Amino acid sequence: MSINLENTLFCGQTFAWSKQGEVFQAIVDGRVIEIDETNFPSTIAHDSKLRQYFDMDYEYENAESILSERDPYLASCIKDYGSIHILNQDPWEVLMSFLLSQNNNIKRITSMYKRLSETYGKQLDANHYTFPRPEELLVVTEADFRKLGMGFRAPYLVDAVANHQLLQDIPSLDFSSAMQHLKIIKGVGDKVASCILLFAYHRMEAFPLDTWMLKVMKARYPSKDATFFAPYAALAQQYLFHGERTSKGGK
DNA sequence: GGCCAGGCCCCAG
DNA sequence: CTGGGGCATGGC
Repeated sequence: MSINLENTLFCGQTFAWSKQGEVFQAIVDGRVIEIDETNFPSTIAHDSKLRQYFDMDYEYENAESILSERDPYLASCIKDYGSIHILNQDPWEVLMSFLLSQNNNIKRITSMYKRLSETYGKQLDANHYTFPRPEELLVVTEADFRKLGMGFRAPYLVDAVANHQLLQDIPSLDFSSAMQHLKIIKGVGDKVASCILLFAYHRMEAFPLDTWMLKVMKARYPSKDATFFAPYAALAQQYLFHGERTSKGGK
């Protein structure tokens, strides 16, 4: 099964994409990327960076079939949503995005992400801005972030800028050490840390539990945890999360 | 107009 | 170690 772009890009793992008509667009690796279902294969064909970003070489076929065998509800999600890929995103952007995410909703996270880009990022053309690198945020204060509507997350963003270099240590750490290391940053708890490990470092044992996931776990898997979905817990989580948000969960 | 959103910090027990 | 209040803001 080939990647489902709509569900992959709008399942809450990234806040960088927008859609106009049939065209998805975002800034990836400093470039304006515009794709649709038709030109996607040719766009990524000779672009190893994008192939990696879209995680085209992972064993999704096997993972989906194993998860489908393990649980009928999951099977129906996979059938309905198609192949959702876990993107390989830039760690810094994921850290900042999920600091914004706490006690927040996807629509507003997206607009806050955009506001940071338009205020502190580099302008590429008329209406495209890169997400600001930590170096571009060194002089930004908590008050500045609050003025931009970042609310109580403002001090967390400042702390993330100051500590951004610890992201470099993550690849060499085992899962629980990496979790602990990320949690040095203020505003990073279990949930945000596991999102970073999943969406930037592709750690498939991650199992982010937000309000939606807690709801579906309680309703459908009361005596189970991430181990039930191993070794593809993260992928299962993404389908279950999407199912709740699109209110398939009630059915 | 309350309620809630991909939570976490901080402080009481 | 666990539980609960508080936190900014906007969409619904």
